Amino acid sequence: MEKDNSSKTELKKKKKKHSLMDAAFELFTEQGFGNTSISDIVERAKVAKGTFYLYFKDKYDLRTIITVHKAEHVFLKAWEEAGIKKEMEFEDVVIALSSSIIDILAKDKTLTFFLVKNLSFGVFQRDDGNREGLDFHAMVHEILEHSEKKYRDPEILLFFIFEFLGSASYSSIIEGVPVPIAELKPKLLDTLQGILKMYEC
Amino acid sequence: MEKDNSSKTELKKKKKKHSLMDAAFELFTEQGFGNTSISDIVERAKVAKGTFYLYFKDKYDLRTIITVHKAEHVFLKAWEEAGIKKEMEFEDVVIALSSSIIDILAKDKTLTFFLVKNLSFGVFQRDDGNREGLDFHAMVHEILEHSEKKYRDPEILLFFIFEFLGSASYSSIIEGVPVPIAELKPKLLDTLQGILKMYEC
Amino acid sequence: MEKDNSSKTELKKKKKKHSLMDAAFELFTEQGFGNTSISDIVERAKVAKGTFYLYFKDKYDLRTIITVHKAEHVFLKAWEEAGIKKEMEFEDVVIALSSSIIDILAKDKTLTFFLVKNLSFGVFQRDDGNREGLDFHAMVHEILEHSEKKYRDPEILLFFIFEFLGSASYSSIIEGVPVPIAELKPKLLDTLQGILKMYEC
Amino acid sequence: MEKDNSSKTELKKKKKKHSLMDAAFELFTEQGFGNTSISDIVERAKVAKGTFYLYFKDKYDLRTIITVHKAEHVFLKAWEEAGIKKEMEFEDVVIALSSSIIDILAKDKTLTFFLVKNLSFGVFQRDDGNREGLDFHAMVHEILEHSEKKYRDPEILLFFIFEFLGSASYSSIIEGVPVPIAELKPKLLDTLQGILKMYEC
DNA sequence: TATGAATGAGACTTCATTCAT
DNA sequence: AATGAATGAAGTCTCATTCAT
Repeated sequence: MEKDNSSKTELKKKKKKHSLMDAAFELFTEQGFGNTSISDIVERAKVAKGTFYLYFKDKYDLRTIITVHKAEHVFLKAWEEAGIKKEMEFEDVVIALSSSIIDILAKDKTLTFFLVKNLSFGVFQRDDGNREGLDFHAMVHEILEHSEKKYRDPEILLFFIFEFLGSASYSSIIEGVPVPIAELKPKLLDTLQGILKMYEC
Repeated sequence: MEKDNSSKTELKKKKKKHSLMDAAFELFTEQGFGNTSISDIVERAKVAKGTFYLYFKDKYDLRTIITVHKAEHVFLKAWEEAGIKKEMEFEDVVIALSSSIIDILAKDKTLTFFLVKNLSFGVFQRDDGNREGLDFHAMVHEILEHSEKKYRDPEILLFFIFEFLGSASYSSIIEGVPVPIAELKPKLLDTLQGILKMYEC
Repeated sequence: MEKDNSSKTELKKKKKKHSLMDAAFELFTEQGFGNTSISDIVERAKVAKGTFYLYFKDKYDLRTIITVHKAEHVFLKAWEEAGIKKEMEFEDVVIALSSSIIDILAKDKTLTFFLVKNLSFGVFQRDDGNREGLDFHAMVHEILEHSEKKYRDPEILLFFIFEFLGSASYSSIIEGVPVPIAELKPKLLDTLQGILKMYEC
Repeated sequence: MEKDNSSKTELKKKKKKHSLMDAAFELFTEQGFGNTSISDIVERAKVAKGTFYLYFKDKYDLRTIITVHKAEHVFLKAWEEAGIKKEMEFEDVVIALSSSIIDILAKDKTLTFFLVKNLSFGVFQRDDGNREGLDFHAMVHEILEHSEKKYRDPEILLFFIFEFLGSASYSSIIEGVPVPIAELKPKLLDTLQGILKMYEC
């Protein structure tokens, strides 16, 4: 009857849930979401089939939970690695953050693939209301307000930047098209910077 | 006894095949590929189940065939509507073609959705070897060679342009994010032009 | 495309459907409806599991179809065996029909059990609108109109008679309570006759 | 250390058992026995799943216990409300008791439904050996012996009366067929009286 | 006594594919 | 070429029951 979030039982529950999430993440990226069955997932996670339904409503629910989890992780890590501070200029923040995101994704093809396939490109700039504790959009806007240089159509500018970043990074990281990411990265950041300049007031 | 590719029988065959393709396209866009069964398709196409296997290996085969078919149609129509000629400057070709593509897609949300979901963004610039009769890539390169102005990294430039075009158009047309396509289009073309200028030698 | 109700295929279909109905009837009476699974049914009918769904929506649908089928059979046989004719007096019809119904049910415990369990006592006098081709209620009323003797509250009289008949026969046939049906039958018919007399105008 | 059957612990135990019985009764009548799971029951009873097995063997055991409990309650209440005394005539007892039973059931459709569905009509006159503390049959026979008027086949007479009563009341109370119980009741009691008269020696 | 996480058998159902007609 | 009945593997999900706490 008592809720006891730090007991041994509670820890075991967390472990089971994470086993399932990890197994599912692997399988979704290995075989695709559509080709992965719940049987596959529980088998790899080494839990009983019924246990799945203790933690997730169905396969779709599990996917959403994994996706949000992974995406938040990328954002937070990139923000941190980029050493972003409130006082920085907007342009510098965008470039530094983009650079960090590229680095993080480049190191993890699997993650890149998973995020793009499951978030329909939009995760970087859209807020779906389901997220807790992380409002990337708000963070970026705050920087924008503190920035000395001002920009035309800041919403659209941000949209362009992150569509561009996401879509080009994906092709390069996953398929090496048109060139590998190491080679594309400087050009990509240059082009982003060029776009930013275009929108300066 | 004689092979007559235009006989009544041949026409009837084509009709069945097209019924299946049309029914599948509708269902894929209505319910998603994963939720559409072959039963659904043959039912809507008013054809027996066995007939499906006379024309397609499986659902995946059907999807590929439809996708290529639709994509070619968009390219050709855009090329034509843009009134592109070999003598034109590369920049003008890119802008005119982009504009036409946006117009065509904006008029057909369903088609936009289908193409982006099934081509993984890359259809505009990648050649998958399966296509017959249409080499978009070659056509663009020919223009580039005839152009007076020259460009750095033309492969990457083209890649950036079409990734940007595809990904931004999709969000705007389908989800109206960040603004509807009518409003986004001029800014998008301006930004493309800005990118082109950045890459001029 | 052509509907051909008498072909070999059509005959095979009827056979399959009846295999399923027969197997289900046996299992429902042997183990109860709730304890019989579709796997059990198809196994006994020696058809594939998927075949079940070609003919019935689910287990409940199958039960309804069997029940109606069996009930109609009992009515028609009783009517026939009782040698009922339009000119007969209502009282004689009721007694003769009741007698035949008791005989038919007494010979087939399994059927009696099935009908009572699945029709919630009411099948004999209620018309559920789903039946085709057999309107027992109308047939009885026609007799009533042709009869010389008239009765008070004929609806209620009929209701009492068939509730009484169904419920008492069931207990006696299935459980031998309070005495076996052979012994109960004359008393039951006498009592019915007494009730009829009570309602004569 | 001492066994104290009326201690606080004992009361708490009884409370849990009754919570389970009440929850189950509600659910069985709301959704049917077959569609009610043990999870449903313990959830509504606000008791842990394992606790169920402390008090009942399984769902079937629980049903039997509830049914007997409810049926006994109806008999005792009817007996009491009818103001039955040993010296009364059998006919008067039967009619008074029937009237009370109808009244009690008519006020509680849910209970009527539950009893009929779970006792297969026979509860009023049959002794299943599981019952403790209440021998309805014996009570009625005692009256019969003290009665001045004597009856042929008293077992069968009682059987007829209670089958008739149970089955007709059920239809009328639950389904309003052929007329609502308020309207049916006097005719039903009249008919019962007629049957009693038929069996007088 | 009481809990509720975990189990895994098994229920229901769908569906791609085959094949006799 | 066309049909559609039949198949049965495989999927999703439920649920009674157990057992460590």
